[in-house]
Amino acid sequence: MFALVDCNSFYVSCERVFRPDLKKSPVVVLSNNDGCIISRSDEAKAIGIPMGAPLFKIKDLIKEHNVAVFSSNYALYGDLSDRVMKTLASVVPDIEIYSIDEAFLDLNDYEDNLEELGHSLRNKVKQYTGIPVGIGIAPTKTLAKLANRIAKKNNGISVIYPDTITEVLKNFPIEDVWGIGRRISVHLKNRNIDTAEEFTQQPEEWIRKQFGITGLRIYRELKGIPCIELEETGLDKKSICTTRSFGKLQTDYASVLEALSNHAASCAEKLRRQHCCAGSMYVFIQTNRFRKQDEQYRPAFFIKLPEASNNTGTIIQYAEQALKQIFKTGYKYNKCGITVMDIVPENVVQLNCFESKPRDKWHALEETIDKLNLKMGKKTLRHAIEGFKNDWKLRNENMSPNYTTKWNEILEIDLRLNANHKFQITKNKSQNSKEIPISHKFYPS
DNA sequence: TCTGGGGTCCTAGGACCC
DNA sequence: TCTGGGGTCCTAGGACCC
Repeated sequence: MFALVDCNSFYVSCERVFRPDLKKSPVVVLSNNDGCIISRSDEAKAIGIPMGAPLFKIKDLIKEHNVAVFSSNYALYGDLSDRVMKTLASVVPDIEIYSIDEAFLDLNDYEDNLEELGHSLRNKVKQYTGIPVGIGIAPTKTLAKLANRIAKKNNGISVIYPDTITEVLKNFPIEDVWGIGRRISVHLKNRNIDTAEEFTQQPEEWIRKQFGITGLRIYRELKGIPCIELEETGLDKKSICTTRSFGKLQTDYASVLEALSNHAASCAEKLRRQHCCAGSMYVFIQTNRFRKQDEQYRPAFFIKLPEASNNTGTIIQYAEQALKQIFKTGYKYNKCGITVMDIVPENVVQLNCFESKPRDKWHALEETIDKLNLKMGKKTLRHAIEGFKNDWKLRNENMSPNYTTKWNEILEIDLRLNANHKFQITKNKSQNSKEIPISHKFYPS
């Protein structure tokens, strides 16, 4: 049996851990650049804020219902995610971290009392991290995902046993099945296949022919035959990309180059973190497709490096070459990005006979820079080309403090009860949260 | 005025090999 | 007029996921 653990409204829940005053009010978290809604509390869903809605289109709704709005704080979410995963792994060591807020667990050693196991996992995560989770348990990963959906409507736990599969599939919409996306569900609905149960009633050959091996796997998994294994986590990435919208539209080469250099440096850093080098890269710039009044231009350029590298200077240098090929003045750019590909472990890089750089020297330099930046803060030491203009930087006007990752942003609380019989927050208090009710418990992990 | 960012896997078809 | 059989590797694009 597999379990799928999924954090409820994860980003919102992270913000609420340190803002207990927002426990019952509508809360949303925005995408980068304060663009779209990417996480909503139940209260926010109830007043009709749609997922993915651009903030400016629902400003009135936000104001009317006094919705708390946060810019995304990935340092905070990443850290809390880590704690959730570690808590889960402390109970069930066979874990696949599937995304920032989801994990599969292999429960084959826990055949009895799966409901009970689910509840104890759920309570433990809540107690140790403050994050509420839902848990679905079933014979295959696809069914565990499905059970997880159902769990959200129950009390957070749902178990599917081999003999209850058919019953569960009957009421389950086909478009909500893991792996069935927009295109395929349209295709299926045209043939009057609306539920997961109807899908599993089709002949196997037809599924294989229409949807290939991927569709066949979903089909069998829904019938309770495991086809998707628990995957090892922490494997090296096969491609790495860094892309950001600009805080405001950019027209000149220097600003775009500055932004792109920062993204390139970030890719190089990510490569070094997984001890890998990239053999090629893909650079793009683009105008804002929503601005119909502007002329559109969205070019990209691919470069094969003479020798795979994770050196910041080298990656920046080739990114600049690519940019030179595609940049044209006269357009208003809103985004640029770089993807590095053909990733290989750094100790098996095929050297180039003609253009090899003295690797060891470079390596020592970069290692030192990484160490310094880890200790002193990001970008303390950086390449000059990464610049000082910062004209392109993201908007994030409602960012919460880095409560768990920066010493000077840690929450401080006076543990003597004040006159209102509440704890007083003495540092990092915000307008609405100067006090914490005595019933709210913090459980540092 | 303002619309995110980061990934994986599969398939068909071309180019090549013996 | 007639032109085999079996295979691998690479790539672009599609579809999906969070």
